[in-house]
Amino acid sequence: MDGHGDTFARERDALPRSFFERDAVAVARSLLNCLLIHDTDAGRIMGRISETEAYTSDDPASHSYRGKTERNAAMFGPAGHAYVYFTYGMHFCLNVVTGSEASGDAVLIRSVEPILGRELMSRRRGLAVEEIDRMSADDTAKTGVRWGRILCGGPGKLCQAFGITRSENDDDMTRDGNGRLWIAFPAAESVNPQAEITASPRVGIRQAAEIPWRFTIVGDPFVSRR
DNA sequence: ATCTCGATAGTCT
DNA sequence: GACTATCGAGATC
Repeated sequence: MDGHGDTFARERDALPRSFFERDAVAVARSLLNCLLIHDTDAGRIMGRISETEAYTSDDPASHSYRGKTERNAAMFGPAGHAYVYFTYGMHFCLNVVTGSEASGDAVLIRSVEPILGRELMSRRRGLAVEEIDRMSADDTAKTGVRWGRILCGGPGKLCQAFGITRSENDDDMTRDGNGRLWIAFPAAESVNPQAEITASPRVGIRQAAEIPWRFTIVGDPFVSRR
């Protein structure tokens, strides 16, 4: 799809730590269209980041608001590390730590557009591969979007599709790390430089519900909700 | 399209 | 003991 291949190499293409050593809102905005990649034993899984949210330690909605605990320790570590948490008794959610060390800031990755590894994703999501094949054979754009959202349209769904669990918590996702979970800049030709970014209230929170720190690209259908 | 609700377990008061 | 940065099913309009 649109100019992406599977030729990205972590040692060459992973985002440098400096990308994440900025304020959470700036990182949340610039992560849009970047590629989230998980190199698993079964193969590469890749998606285009389409929805993010910023959380900071002076923000009542943030896990880091009340200081460092065992659960949120990764948020107070180096930028570019993963903060994976478990919630509602069944879902994992992936954040990338941002800002200076110990700032307690991070960006939640809420949705991606599936780019590579759709079969792996569907298997992990417990969906029938034949169903995927049937739907993609009948290739209306709508169908692709619908399936994309079923696979990866939400923070819990994308972690399940990507096989991200507690074991990825605190992994270094930057070029300096050697883990299998990382983020790359998109191929230039696959990005519309004119595209506008929308800020809206974050999903599923009660504290600070009015702060517009959820970011999406105008017209991008691969979001968890409208 | 929009809603309400139940599942399910870790985290913090 | 209450709450949760969610999801999917089922009801209702």
